[in-house]
This record gives sequence, structure tokens and C-alpha cells, in this order.
Amino acid sequence: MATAGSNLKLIHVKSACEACRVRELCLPTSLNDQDVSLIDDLVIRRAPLNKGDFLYRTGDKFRGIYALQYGAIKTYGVTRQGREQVTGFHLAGEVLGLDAIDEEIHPCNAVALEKTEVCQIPFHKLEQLSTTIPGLLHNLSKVMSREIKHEEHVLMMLGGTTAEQRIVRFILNLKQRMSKSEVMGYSFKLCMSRQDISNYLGLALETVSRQLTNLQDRDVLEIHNRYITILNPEELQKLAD
Amino acid sequence: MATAGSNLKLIHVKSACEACRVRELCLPTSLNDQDVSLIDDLVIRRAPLNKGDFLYRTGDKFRGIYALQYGAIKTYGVTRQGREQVTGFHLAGEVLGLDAIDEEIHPCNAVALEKTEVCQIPFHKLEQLSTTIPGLLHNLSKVMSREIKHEEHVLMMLGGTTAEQRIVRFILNLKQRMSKSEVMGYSFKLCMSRQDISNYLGLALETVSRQLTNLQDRDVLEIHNRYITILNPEELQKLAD
DNA sequence: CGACTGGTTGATCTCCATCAATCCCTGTGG
DNA sequence: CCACAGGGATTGATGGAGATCAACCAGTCG
Repeated sequence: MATAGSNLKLIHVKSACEACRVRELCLPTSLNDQDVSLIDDLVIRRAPLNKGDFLYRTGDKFRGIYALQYGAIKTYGVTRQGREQVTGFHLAGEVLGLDAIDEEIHPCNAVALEKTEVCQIPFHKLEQLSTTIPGLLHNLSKVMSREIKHEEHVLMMLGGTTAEQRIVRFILNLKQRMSKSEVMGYSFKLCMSRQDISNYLGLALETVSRQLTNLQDRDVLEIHNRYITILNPEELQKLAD
Repeated sequence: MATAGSNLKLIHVKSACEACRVRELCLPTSLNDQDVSLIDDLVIRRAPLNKGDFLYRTGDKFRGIYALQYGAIKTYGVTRQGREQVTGFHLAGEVLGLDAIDEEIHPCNAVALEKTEVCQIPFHKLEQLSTTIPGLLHNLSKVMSREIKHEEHVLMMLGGTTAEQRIVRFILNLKQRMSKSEVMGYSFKLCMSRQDISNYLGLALETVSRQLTNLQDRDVLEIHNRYITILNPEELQKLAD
């Protein structure tokens, strides 16, 4: 907070990636200045997305993976009968688009849930670069591995049988992920609608609402609109299992 | 079919990988003989696992990724209260262990559901090799991408609200994956118990059983113990959504 | 041949999906 | 600035789906 100021924008940073708040996602931990600038040249800063804007759609040609600077993105598929199914929420500091590497086609839709900024990293160029920069390949593997691990974590979340379990696990999951990118206590914003949550968790919209108010009544959570505060973390943790 | 015979086993194959039925998983499509033998030297054929044997356990040091030759493996996590939560089933022709690359520690347990044989591919050696063999890196990325895409597919499966939907989607998912590795019609074996299925799908064991018999009564499926036959694929597909 | 694991079936009660009404934020235009 | 509209969220009432408890059955293995 000490150095923040509106004129900060005017300062020329020699490398955008170097100053990036999610750089550990893209870059190996120890990298010399020259290598950083090589990667920096690679990255395309996309114009900010507004709420409802698509980052990509099902069937779009794969142009690269995306690192979320800030904001939130929802990914979803559509069943052959036309029903939407939310497959994930992606928060600041996370990557998405990794599922498109295999077939070079995006298998799902990605839409911004709020004002969002992303970096596009052309994948084939990244691969080329990895032959010259040692450690970059390993870093990429780690990023993808983390994503696979995360998905497993999600499966444990959805594996619960009761609605309460799922909601609680979902909130704990969000909390954990928000903590990574933000210095934060026990309050945060739900960037997605109840509708999206219910769809994601396989519950009815009303059930989500009811469970949340119920948790509020029991002084485990406090909820104002989309802002949520965890009042009793221990209890919440207990309810998760 | 023409060349198959029991004495085939006696013939010396110059490369085990070359003859491997899941080779497209490990190896880039076009690779010269020399490169294949390099990779072949890398791969460790593990002794066959019997039902109930662990391939690895939560917390085990990561030694490499595994390619399933034949058999089936269940992965699961344990909640802090000690409840098991199944996170996936891995069939012949699939890889597992990718979730451990990031932290070099296996985040879940992997146990054989039946007699199973795997190839272990030491990951750091694979990375080393990828600097000399072009295309190997890209192939690795594709394998991981496919895994991420698959997990999303699973989320769409679990996102359904009704028990029938989940069961049906689960069966269709299995069918599709079995088809890849086996020339097969509409019959296959469920390698996992009802218990495992119910845990995975977030349903009660009895519900799984009931749903299956119900589908049988409606002549959509036929079930004998763990053997299942899809009698009416169109109807099954309809029920999935 | 029992003991045992895994699977099915039945009865009951709870939880959750569904339908419906109301409320509350957000933004928009007079 | 207020009124109004419209989407998002809450709350209520109700029926049905599915969890739970319990008994029973069928392979499997020592």
C-alpha cells in the first residue's frame, strides 16, 4: 500500500511478466533476465473481458493457454439436448485452456463472470522456447500436473452425498484458492451466481440458497449478497466430511 | 487376426515399447527405431499387481508415471475424518500418476481392482530425453491435456442431478473408454464393485443396485454379476441428459 | 461345508427437486 | 431523483427421489 499511486501506470516496467502476479505459474523459479524477456515477448496481453464476454467457445481453434491476471471465468459444456453443464470456475492466478492442447480445439466454452484480464501464451511458441530454456518444460509439466491434481480435489468435493457437504466443500475450496492470490482473511466474494453453483454441484438452485442461509443461521457463515464471511472455520471443516 | 498364434510369445521382439498396445500414449506417432529403443530402455516393467495391491499410496515419493497395460486401477483419497472418496478408475491403455509431478508426492492412493500390469516411466528421465527427441515433449503435453479434458468430461457426468443420469453417464463413459483399448461390442465387465461406483458417483450403494436393475427391467441393459450388456444404446443415450 | 464378501430387495423416513410467490439488488430511463 | 423493470436470490409448500436400516441371497474361498 505504501508505494501504490495512480502515476504508477506511467512507470515503464522492463518486463510485464517479471512484474506479473501469477508469474510462478508461467515461469520457472530461477530464470535470468534475458530468458524472462524472451518469454515476455511471447505473451499476448488480451483486452480486458467484460462480464459475459467469451474467452473462447467450444470448437474454437486452440491458440494458446491463458493465465488469469484478475477476474473469474466459468467453463461449461453443452449436452446434446442443449443443457448447460458448468465444469469449472477459474480464478485469478490460475490457468485455463490446457484441455485444448491435445486436439487443438477447445472442448468447452469459457465466459467471464466479471471484468477479467488474461494473458494468452501461444503454446507452440512456448514449446519451441522450452528447447532452449531448461526448466521451462518441467515448469509446464508442473502446471499441468497441478491442474490434474486440482480436478481430483474437485471430484472429492462432488463425491459427497448430501447437499450440505457439497456446499461446504465448495466454499472451502474457493476459500483456499482465493487465499493463494489474495492476502485475505475469511471474507471473499462469490464471483458466480447461485444458478452456476447449483449447476456445478448437481443441486437445485433453491437448495444452494437454503443451505447457505441455513449455515448463516447456525453462525458458521455470514452472507451479504455475493459476499461471504467464514465465521467458524473449524465447524465448517467438520461439516465437510 | 491373420498372424496371431500362441507361439508368438516365443518370438523375440527387439523393443517392448514398439509392440506395446498403449504405445501411442507414450510415444510420438513417428519415431525412428533408435529413438524407440532409447525410450524402451527407460521404461520399467513392474511385476503384475494382484487385486488389492497398491501401485502407490498417498504421500509416496513420485518415481514416475504409469501406463496401464491391462487391468484396472482405482484411485482414492481419504478425508481427514477417515472416509474414503474414490476419485477415479483407470483402465487399460490409460496413464496415471500425472497428479504427482507437481509436488513429487502422490496425492492419492492407487489400488488394483484386478490383476493388473503397468509400465513405470521415470519422469525425470523422460524429461531429459525430451530435450534430444523432438516431439516427445509435445506428446507428453498431449497426454496430460487429454487427462485434463477427461476430468472435465467426468465433471459433466457427475453434474447430473438424478441418480439415473449419473449411472447412465457413468456406463456410457466406461463403454467409450473400453472401446478404445478393446475391439468390443456392447458387452463389458464392470471391474469395480457397486460400493466403489456409489462412492464415486455420490450415491448410496443400494441406489446404484436399484438403478441398474431398473434399467435391466426396462430392457436397456442386461446385467449378470459384473458383466453388463447394453441392449438399447439409443435409449441409454437419451437417458443421459 | 460354513463363513464371508458382495449384491439384491424391501420398508420407511428424510432430504431435496420442483413449482410458485415474493423480495431485493442493479441498472435504466423518464 | 424516483419509478420501473428485470434478473438474481430467498422463502414457502408439496411430492417424490433417494438415503438409511435391515433382511436375504449368491458366489467364493479356506
